[in-house]
Amino acid sequence: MKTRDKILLSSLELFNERGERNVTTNHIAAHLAISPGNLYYHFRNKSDIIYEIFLEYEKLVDFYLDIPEDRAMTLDDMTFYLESVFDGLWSYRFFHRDLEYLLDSDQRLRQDYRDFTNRCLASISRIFEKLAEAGIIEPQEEDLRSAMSLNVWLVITNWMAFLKTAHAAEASACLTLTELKQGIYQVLTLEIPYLTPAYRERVMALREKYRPSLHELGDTGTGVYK
Amino acid sequence: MKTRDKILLSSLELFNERGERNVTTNHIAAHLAISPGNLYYHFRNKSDIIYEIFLEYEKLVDFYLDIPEDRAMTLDDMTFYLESVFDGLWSYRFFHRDLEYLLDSDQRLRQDYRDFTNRCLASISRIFEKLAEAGIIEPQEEDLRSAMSLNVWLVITNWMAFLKTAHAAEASACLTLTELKQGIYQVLTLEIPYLTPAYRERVMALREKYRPSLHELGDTGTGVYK
DNA sequence: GTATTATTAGAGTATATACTCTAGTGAGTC
DNA sequence: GACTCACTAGAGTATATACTCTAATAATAC
Repeated sequence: MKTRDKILLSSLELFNERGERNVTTNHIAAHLAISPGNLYYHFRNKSDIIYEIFLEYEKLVDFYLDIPEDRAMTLDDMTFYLESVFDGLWSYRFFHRDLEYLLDSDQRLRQDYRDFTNRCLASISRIFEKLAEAGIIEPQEEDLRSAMSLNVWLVITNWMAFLKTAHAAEASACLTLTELKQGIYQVLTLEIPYLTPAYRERVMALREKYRPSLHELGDTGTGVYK
Repeated sequence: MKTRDKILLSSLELFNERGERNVTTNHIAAHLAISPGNLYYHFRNKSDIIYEIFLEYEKLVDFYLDIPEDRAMTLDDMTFYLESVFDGLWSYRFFHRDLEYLLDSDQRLRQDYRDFTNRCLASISRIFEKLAEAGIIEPQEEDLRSAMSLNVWLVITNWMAFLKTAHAAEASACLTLTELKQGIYQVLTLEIPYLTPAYRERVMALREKYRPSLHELGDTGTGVYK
């Protein structure tokens, strides 16, 4: 594997593990047992590394959220979208954590991320539209669909942060993909009122599969309050 | 005004303006035209300053979210809660921005914030309960109410971050309280399906008041996608 | 082989950051 | 007038951080 790719891989790994703020270029170089000079031969600066990682992330999500327009949408499709998006979120989880700072330090990234967000929102909205066409949810006005899509986006992109802050111990390490996917339970909660009678039970059963267990969330109190 | 209080005030101001990560203790001291030594006479370290600011924030929100149990809830109450919570969010907006890092660097804060979150979630859930008692929304099972409360929390606490990242320019400064309160539009979107026929129109009219105008959101594309 | 280019090591640098230390000052107390 | 004590200034420090520079080595092209 090329040094350049190794740098990207290690950076992502360290960023995810410790947070971008806590990982310096020297850490990355040390982790790979290469010199800082070597790292700076391949990348102009830390921002460049982050930007390239973002491009990978963007590509992955764009790939996942590609909506086939030649056929109707199924419940399996919806499950796939949800699972995939949370997979992506997990693989690049450092990104949303320090998002604001990252965008402030790189204008390219700011612009690209803005476009990325809008594409994602459009995809979510389109998914709702196709779910309605398939008779899974009731059709909605465009206004409402837009606002709902935005809420879905907010829940998805911030579920991870919620989990991290709700955990009592520092325990950043002990967060699992399984817990993350309980975010799907929250997303499906948003859909409940719009489900058609024909699909209601099936979707509710699907949702149940992602319900957070008290045991897993431990002493965070989630599900216990009032 | 006492130096100690001036430090807290200036810190909050600078943190909100530039982000905690970009504000050093030396900046704070310089901004107040006092010496770093003076600052460190009043606070053991930067974390201590942040912790005290959090305590203020906590107090404020707890005050806002105190639910009167001796009478029914009105639509005005709900409006007040929403307005107040977003006011609080605005005044201490630096906090949610760097939350994860802050919690990682201060165990006291982590524990307190966890409790704070659970209190807020309980309050939101209780508000839903009382809205149902007042005939404003349909009553819901506790499970659903909990999940909905969590979604409301996710939308509220992350609306600010969304706005900041959706804006094209760096423009961190040009974010306004008015824009922030468009988050209320998003929160009310969550309630729509549960509104009773008696209140539906009134709540929808209220929601309309917070609708983001295309002009204000400018070129973010929000509301335009698909 | 020789020339060129890509890659790497590793010491080094300018700056920043959180924080410390010493030496006070000024207002009140007895 | 001596003493205390809350408060303040300002120089200083240890460490970290992002990044640079020079020189050397490996790979490739001709």
